[in-house]
Amino acid sequence: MNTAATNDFARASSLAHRAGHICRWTRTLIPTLREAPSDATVPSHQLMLRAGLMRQVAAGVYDYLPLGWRSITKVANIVREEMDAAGSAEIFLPVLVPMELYAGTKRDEAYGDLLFQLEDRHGRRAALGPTHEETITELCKSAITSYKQFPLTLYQIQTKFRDEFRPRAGLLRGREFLMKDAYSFHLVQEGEGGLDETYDRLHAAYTSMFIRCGLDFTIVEAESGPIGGSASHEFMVNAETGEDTILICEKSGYAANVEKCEIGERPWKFTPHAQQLTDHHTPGMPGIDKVVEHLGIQASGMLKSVVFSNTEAGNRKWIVAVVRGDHDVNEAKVRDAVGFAVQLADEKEAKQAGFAIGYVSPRVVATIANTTLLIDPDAATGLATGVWATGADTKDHHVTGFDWARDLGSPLPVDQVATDAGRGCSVRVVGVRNAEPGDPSPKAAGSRLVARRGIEVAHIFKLGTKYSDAFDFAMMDKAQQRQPVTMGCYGIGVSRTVAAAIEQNHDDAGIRWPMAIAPYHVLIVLMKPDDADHAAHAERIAAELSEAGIDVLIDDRAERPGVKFKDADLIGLPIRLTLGAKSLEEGAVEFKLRSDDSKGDLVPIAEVVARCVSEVERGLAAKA
RNA sequence: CGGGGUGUAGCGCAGCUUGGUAGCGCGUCUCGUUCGGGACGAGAAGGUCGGAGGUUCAAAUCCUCUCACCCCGACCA
Repeated sequence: MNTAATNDFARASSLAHRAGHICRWTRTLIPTLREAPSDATVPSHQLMLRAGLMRQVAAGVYDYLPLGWRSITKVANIVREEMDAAGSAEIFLPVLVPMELYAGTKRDEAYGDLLFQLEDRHGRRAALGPTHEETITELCKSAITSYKQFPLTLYQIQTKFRDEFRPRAGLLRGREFLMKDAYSFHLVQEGEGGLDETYDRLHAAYTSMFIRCGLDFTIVEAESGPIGGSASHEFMVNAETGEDTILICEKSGYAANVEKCEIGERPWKFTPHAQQLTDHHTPGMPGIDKVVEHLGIQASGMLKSVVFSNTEAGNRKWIVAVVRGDHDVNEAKVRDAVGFAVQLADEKEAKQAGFAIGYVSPRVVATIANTTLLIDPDAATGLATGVWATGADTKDHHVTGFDWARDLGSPLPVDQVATDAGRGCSVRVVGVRNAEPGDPSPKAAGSRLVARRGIEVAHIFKLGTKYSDAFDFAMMDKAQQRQPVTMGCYGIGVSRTVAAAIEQNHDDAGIRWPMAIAPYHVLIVLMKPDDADHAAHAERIAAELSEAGIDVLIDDRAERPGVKFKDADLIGLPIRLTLGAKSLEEGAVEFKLRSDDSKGDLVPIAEVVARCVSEVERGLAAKA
């Protein structure tokens, strides 16, 4: 941890500068449910509904009720404090993004249906912002006039809209969600004031934020996706229910998401064999699964050939990536192997060029010009015998008994590359598949990758000049040379972070809030709210706690004890003070931590505030 | 969008096969008795059975269409 972050703990742990909020249960809205609505399947979703944090309005759209909103606000404030401390300034951009802004970046196409689009009364089209690279680049292009204003980092905390194909799991994937997005601007990538410096600072700030939120998380290397750019990290909250799989090397500490994860050295060789090449009629079986079943073989004994093409128009090039049938091709690795952008080939175009899509084999490299064949090492070696099944390059046919050296019809690389310059073809052995658990670690010899599940709560990117190029955003540098502006962007799913925190901190009875993002720190359970003396004690304790900066919820409902205790566990505030006749007669209240399963202990009234203060401070300072 | 599933009172569900008075538990309201881990008794309110059309003397139930929501797949904070 760097020193800046450490100082922030100290600042955050000091409660003296703010008065806590006091709220009475009967004066707010906490509609707890005894049973979870049947729509909810994951713990955080169920608990957020049961504990009265939110209600569903439509798929992926929620009302945030007082408790839920308070927690979201707490996360947002932690984010705000850390961003401010990292030298970033808060702004607020419009939700509405005119479609013209996308003209330069073509992201309306990249996002496709993910964009919520609308039309105003004059027929002008706009989108509800899914993020704001375009808006902010346009803003800064006009508002920043000199490189001397760099580096500059701006952020906002705002509702984002994404028309997800499939919203799910409550706040873990909504269509409308709260996000913090930040953008940094630089003239250079390296050195003082460069992108790298800001990226590292925000990387540290993010680490600090999630530690303060009390989360157990892993930082992984990531692909940058449609937002574009070079370096990229994701912050993953470790949770078995997470949607994302990450791979880690326990020995070196290397961690990456599946799309990005590198694989260590894999030795390979082509093994000749004597089995005959045999054609099989496999009608209507373009997929591996059905062929494997039909032929009675293992997926790992098949070669999967996926056709890509270059993205720029004209001068069409074909790339056929071959992986073992049980592996998945990784587009980014294909791109890196050939050195230019690629996309999955358009089916119609590919068929015109002669590819029997669904039944392609590596042999197309011998028949179709301008084809680069990329063979994954595991697709070269094979499991044991070197015998492969693959497509027959004819619709509805596959072959078995494929032998690389004998049947390819084109020279195979002995070392790495074999070229056939005359036809524009080449054959290379290069890693082009997704990493899997059990693969060798890229960072530590002998160590293997293991899989973990996680929830992506933040993602940071070095964008480079992608957006500044699109918007022609450039600056004169000191040498009076016009330079494109280099950018970074940094996102956090604020509402998702709350859901992830619950996913990670709950038990059968309910939520167990981390101190820093609990809606209230302390719940005072008033056993006899009608008793004026008891109520007065509660009010006095609450007032003192508030003075100490602690947020207090008083359960003043005329409910039976069982109901109150069940609800207390359900809403999961970290500290529970119970004021009942027995303890008060002894001049004490019952002090219990939500994280502690015992009955709690009696604390003299005079000492209870100090006990709470020390407990809250301990909770706020806790490391993940 | 492909596959699977569900829509009946605020929440959880039964009823549908075999058409005929819309039910149960929890919650809510009133009164009483209770009062340290989701009390008990008595009474009450609350439902266009997702919507539209059709079949029928009669539809929650059968048929057609439609909408919404959930789950599994591809993308993402």
